[in-house]
Amino acid sequence: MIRINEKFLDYITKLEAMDSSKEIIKVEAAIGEALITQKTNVLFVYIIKKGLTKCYLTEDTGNDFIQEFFGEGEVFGELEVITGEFSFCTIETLTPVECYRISKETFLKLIKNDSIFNSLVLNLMATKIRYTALRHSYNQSHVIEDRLKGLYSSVPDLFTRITKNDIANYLGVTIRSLNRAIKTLDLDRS
Amino acid sequence: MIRINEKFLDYITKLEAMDSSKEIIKVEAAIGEALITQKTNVLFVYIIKKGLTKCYLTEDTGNDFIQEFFGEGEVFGELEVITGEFSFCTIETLTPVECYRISKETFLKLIKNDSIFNSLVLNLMATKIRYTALRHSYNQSHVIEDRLKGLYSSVPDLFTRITKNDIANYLGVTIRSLNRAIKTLDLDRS
DNA sequence: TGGGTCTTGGGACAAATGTCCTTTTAAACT
DNA sequence: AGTTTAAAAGGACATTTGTCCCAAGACCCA
Repeated sequence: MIRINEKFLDYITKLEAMDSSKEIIKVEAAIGEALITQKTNVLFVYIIKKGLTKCYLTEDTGNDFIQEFFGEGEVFGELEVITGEFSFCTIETLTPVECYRISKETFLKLIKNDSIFNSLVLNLMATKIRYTALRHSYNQSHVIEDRLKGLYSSVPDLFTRITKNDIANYLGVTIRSLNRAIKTLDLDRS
Repeated sequence: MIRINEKFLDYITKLEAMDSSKEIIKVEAAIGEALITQKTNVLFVYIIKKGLTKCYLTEDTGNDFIQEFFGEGEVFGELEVITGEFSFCTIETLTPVECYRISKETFLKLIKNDSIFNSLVLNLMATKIRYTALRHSYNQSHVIEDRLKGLYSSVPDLFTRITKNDIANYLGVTIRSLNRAIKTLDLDRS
């Protein structure tokens, strides 16, 4: 699924408009750029204003597993900034992306001093845990075909927006298996 | 793995000791009791003082998938209290359990007014996202045998603490497959 | 004591998924 | 226009995992 977070985007947009000291700035990224890299220190929190990214982990086996696709309003980097640990995933753009960027220090300051901001962060983290858990459970107890069906029904323009490779990595399967499922479900005909 | 959270337990213990208005109370639960039930409203946040619980989802297929085992200091109910949504999992005791219980209102008040508490909650949620994501990715890209090996090495007394059925549900496999993996790894001999 | 029933372990087979490889198509570059 | 590279589709076979079923032991209890 493609995660979005309208509320957060609205709030950040408002903050940015009032921010005279340029603590929240707009940045752009071209296709294929990594905004955060696995196993590195994270200095900024990002909020997507426009565009699509993938959030993925590279396993010791060399396989990439896509955690989620992030769309408008989605936030990343916040986990690492909060815990101070290295990033466990890479965030890479799939389209040209515009986003807001906040430094670690500013983010932590906002959490501390802006109770609305704090509440939004708590909510987005709670939401992340929920959907991650649900998806994990779903993946473990359903076959590829069912997983693809679910994904397709929530993102009807799936195949035009995301490459086969990325879809396969999101479902945690090989392209070969994905192709089989597409065939069985007749999704290639539509 | 069995999750624990020493820091949080310490802080709650301190809070409870100073709490004259009994907003944080100690409760006990017998084996097999459900402290939180999937798809129901959540009125309390719990912190485990002593004992072991499983956190699991029941799928539409009837399969249970165990998200995590929670040990001392681990917190649950906080997600639902923060977002106001129904619980997406069930928390059930595997041993007799003692825990601290905080009402939704008190929990939200603490988050708002106690910045140390707030920070601990942010951290524990960030940690939950991290390990959930890592485990999901690991499960998708490794075979049962590897997953069991990893689990076993992090919980050597696995088989005495947790039933076969629960281990299988944690790994997201059938008991038959678990038995095969145990055999192959020679874990039944030790 | 002799059934019930529950747990455990595993055989035999079926279904799901992965691996390897080839062909085709499409896009990109010079 | 021709060459190169990447993406897509799928055949053939191997491996992994699940399903179904049966047998052995443990425990209860009327």
